[in-house]
Amino acid sequence: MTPFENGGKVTARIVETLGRAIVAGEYADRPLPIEADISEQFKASRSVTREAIKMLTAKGLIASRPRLGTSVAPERDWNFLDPDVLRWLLNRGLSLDLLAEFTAFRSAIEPQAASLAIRRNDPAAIARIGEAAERMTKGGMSQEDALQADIDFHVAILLASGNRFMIQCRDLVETALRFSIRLTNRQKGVATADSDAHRAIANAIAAGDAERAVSASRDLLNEAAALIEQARRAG
Amino acid sequence: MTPFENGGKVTARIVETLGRAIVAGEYADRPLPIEADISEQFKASRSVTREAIKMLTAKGLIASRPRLGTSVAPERDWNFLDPDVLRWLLNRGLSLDLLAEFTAFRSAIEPQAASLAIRRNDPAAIARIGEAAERMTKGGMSQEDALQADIDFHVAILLASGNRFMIQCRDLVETALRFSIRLTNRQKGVATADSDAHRAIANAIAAGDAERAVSASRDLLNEAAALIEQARRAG
DNA sequence: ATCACCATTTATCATATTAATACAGCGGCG
DNA sequence: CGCCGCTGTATTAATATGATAAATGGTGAT
Repeated sequence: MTPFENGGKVTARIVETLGRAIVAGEYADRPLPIEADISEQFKASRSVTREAIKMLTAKGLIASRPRLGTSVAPERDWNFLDPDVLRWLLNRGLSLDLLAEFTAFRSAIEPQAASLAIRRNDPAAIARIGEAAERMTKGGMSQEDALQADIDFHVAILLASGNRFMIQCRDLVETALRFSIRLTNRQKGVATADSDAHRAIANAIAAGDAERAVSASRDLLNEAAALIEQARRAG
Repeated sequence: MTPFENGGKVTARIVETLGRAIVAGEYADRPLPIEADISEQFKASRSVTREAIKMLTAKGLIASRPRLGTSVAPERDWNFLDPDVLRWLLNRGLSLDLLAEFTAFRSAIEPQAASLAIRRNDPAAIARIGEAAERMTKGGMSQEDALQADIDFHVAILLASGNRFMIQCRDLVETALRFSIRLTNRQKGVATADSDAHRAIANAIAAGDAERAVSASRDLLNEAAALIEQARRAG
């Protein structure tokens, strides 16, 4: 697959399982089992257990102290923008609250990224934005392909910004969008209006019109926020 | 100190040293030493070495494969927003480029956070913004205290937003600002104009005037960006 | 060119020792 | 009696050590 994978198979499994459980709040009010018990539970040696624990520590999820055992860190210490943590957060059952916060965050990032992309003016990167928008409108696409094109579009904007911190939000956007779009698409009927909005953003960026790009981007996100709010009220 | 600390002393030291070296590009074109050599270098057992390596792996900095050794991951996989990675990035000698990117990122986040803070309207949180602004103007402050008040001000805005992703950027802002403010303060003479700008933001938020808060916040950041750009041109 | 084997390095396991520290128990003292 | 400080002990993570397994690039035989 990717040229760079994670740690070993066993370690990865422990990290994944414990990470999900921690984020799900399973150990919110009590310490994790002691290393020996975790090792037994996963039929692994204490070494791998400890290595897994260290990985979770590095993600800010837990902290260990002799005699006290290992317990979950306060939520403000969690590395929310770590791709793994993010995925676990979403897999614990996506709350509309969290999705709303995602969208508010994107509302901050994306228009600014579009603006930066114009200032940076990397033709190849800007072209990729247009291509993705193109792909969204093209007929004969599966639901899945359309979703991917939509994601690619938003990621392309971040990449074109050339700002490393925005680019870092790529995983956030990718993961969150996959959920978000499914929700919003379920509400709105056809997505033609949506793809028009995307194209408007792409055009504004290509034309170098920062003001128009920002406002078009903002419109799109406001609509998404409104749909989420609507779903929230509907319960 | 803090109720939750990091891993053990030895492990932490290895993580710190290797992390800095990796971020500094020391292993950009060759693999890291093999586990045995790292262990020897740090006079530690292979266990702790491996645990340290796993922590760095969790931060996206490196990847290990049997027979190939351990090498630095492509930069786009690094968890830029991880507090440790961030600190290492800054400690490798602050480049103005990076600082400019920081500021552009903050330009996206902060005005939106201010806007969200108004919508959320948490009186206690908003009061803390005002207090920090107050502290900035009060006379008889050491340089260091004033800097801390400045940082507290910006962090308070993020906290007041109630958005967990913005709050997550707290470490980013805190770390980056500490560098950024030192630079900008060195350029401008006295900071009275600056503290007025801060107070304007606090007042707008307290008054619930989102539009004014956003534009005031934007003004402040634009000024910071201009100063950085100026420093950049000066070489 | 293909395939079996080898060497290297991480991955895992197993066990022992050390260090940190919460907690209980003891003794002193008001 | 009740409170305070000391001390010992048990618990648990931290570190050390050394061995075996698995993965895989390279090498040489066919």
